[in-house]
Amino acid sequence: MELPLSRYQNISLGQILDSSSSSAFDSKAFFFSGSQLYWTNGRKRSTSFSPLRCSLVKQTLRPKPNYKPSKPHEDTEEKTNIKHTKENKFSFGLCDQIEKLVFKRRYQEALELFDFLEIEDGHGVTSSTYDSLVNACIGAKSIKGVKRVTNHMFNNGFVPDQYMSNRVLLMHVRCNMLMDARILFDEMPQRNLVSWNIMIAGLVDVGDYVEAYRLFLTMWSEYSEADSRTFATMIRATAGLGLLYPGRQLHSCVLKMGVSDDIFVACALIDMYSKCGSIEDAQFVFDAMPQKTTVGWNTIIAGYALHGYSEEALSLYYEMQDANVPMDHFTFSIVVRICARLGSLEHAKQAHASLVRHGFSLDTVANTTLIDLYSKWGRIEDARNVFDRMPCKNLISWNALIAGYANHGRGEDAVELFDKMLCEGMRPNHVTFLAVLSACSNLGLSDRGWDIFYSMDSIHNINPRAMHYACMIELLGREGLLDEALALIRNAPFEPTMNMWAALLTACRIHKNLELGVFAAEKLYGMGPEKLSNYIVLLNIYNNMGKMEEAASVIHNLKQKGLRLLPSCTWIEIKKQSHAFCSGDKSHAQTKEIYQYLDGLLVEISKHGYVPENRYLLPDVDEKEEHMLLYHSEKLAVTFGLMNTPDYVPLQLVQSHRICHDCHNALKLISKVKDREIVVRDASKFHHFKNGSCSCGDY
DNA sequence: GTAGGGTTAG
Repeated sequence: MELPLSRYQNISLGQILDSSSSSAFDSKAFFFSGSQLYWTNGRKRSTSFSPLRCSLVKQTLRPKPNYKPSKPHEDTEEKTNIKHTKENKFSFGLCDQIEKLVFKRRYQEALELFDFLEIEDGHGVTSSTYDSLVNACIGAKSIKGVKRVTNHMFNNGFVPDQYMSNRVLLMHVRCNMLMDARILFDEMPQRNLVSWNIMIAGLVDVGDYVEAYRLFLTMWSEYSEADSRTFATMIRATAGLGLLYPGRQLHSCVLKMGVSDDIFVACALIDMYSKCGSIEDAQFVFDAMPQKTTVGWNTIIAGYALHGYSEEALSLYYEMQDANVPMDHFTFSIVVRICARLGSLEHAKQAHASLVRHGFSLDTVANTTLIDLYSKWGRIEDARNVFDRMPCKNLISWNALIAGYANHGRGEDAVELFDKMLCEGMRPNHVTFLAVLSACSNLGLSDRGWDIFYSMDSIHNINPRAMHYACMIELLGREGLLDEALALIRNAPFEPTMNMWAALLTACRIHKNLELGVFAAEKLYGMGPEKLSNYIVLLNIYNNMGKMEEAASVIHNLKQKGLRLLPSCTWIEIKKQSHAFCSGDKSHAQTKEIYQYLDGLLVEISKHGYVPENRYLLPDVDEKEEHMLLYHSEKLAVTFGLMNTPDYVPLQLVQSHRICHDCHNALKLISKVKDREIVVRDASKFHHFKNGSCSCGDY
């Protein structure tokens, strides 16, 4: 499987840095942080980092109202003296309490107590209390707290040493105040390796990998400083960029510096190699780990899973168990996801049970994966149960269930859940809208769809993307509003995408508008001349219209480019035994019975109005294979994103129902399949079938 | 002398 970022593999870091004009530091976005006044020990400021930016900082620095001291001092000599004596005692007690609360991880309470310290004179506050307050802010992720603590230090003339400077920097980074953190960092009178590491890690955390690299290269070239922590962070940045070549360079540096045995570095390397497309290198690093930790195992298992090697990933998980390595919530999240991909309900149930047994039944990520897993199997009530029992739901959890409902014909529930989500104050994102618009589309709720579509920008401040447009086009198309759908494409604030034209094309096929259909198909054909699906769609349309000359020209073009249809694959699990099927392959021992069953199902769905399209698929297709190809043609459409369907299709005949919009009967079919303990899934991403080699039998 | 690093979900 080609990884999405593998196209960058041959690009050097230099090219990335040169070509990137993006910077996290937009001069307009600067705001007052107090840093220039904060570092007061008189050391010369460094100008080696973006002098231009520093001058911008000076130009644009202006105090923000909420950054001012909360209680200005009344500094008459007499009052100060009296208060100082009284409050020192008071402050000491208070400081002590704050430190104790932070030690007990009661961060919010500690910050509340800090209120009293703010009101009074804080000259007696020591580094130790500030250190605790830093932990409180980080623990509570409180931006307000960061500002209060920083101001308190400044107002009370506290001069931080190197240690406290780094702690303050860390506090800003961990509370997602990257702009402030960067200003603090640039203005620091003195930095050490820890300061650099904190700043670089902060940039990596927010995904600004290029800027992290810039900083790292500056550090490396000017100071020749870096340790295992720096490398672990930079390897993570490389993984984020998907750059194998710089990743290898970092690996070399790690070896030369003798920090390759560091567990953090090893785990980061495994992850980096996995994400950059080299699972062999990941395995090599894993094998070389002197001590294989939980994170190490998690990372290599996730790596195999990422590459589609689900069985290998699962056997590694069993190896991990045999090695008595403790498992954590990461392990179970990864394993549940693997089971979802494997399409094995048996494995999934075991993973779910293990998760509960090991005490991770409350974990948000693992539970969200379970929701996704059960939804994809159509076990939507199980998904709902998991969701309802979750003590802490985040946006992804909501999205998973809404999408689950939408993809299984439970549009009403999806829209209802979307409304509930808004009522509970959860802010939707573009994924939420994709799911809920898809639900509206399935239900034929064009008015509600429009309302939701418009609300994206007007209420939720989210610009609809091409996929949202495609959803709306599908919705309008199903209602037969082809002109409206075409107008939406033409009025889109960006170039229409293939998905948008494909949605229109589907609508044209449903409503037999061949002229608009051919227009859409030709657009598609022009947009992706190397995409096989576009040839097929156009070919089908020409054939349906009786335009034989045009059809012949498409076939000619197809042959010239050497494109051909690879066999489609599906496999099913029946009573814990998996069976794979490819187009035209009849080597299975029960081929005859299977075909009889499929024919029976076809007859059954035909009773509900399904009419197979006339297909003149491709040249050189054996007549005997045509029957098989018929079953796979919808799947092909799904694979190429021509229809809005879930990744894993319970039964491809269900797709036929979706084509004629008979969700009710599609669901009836799904439950019928479930009763027989049959699970069918799309095999197109599975490694056994890479390079078109399909085989039945063992698997 | 303190502080900074790695893996998961839609």
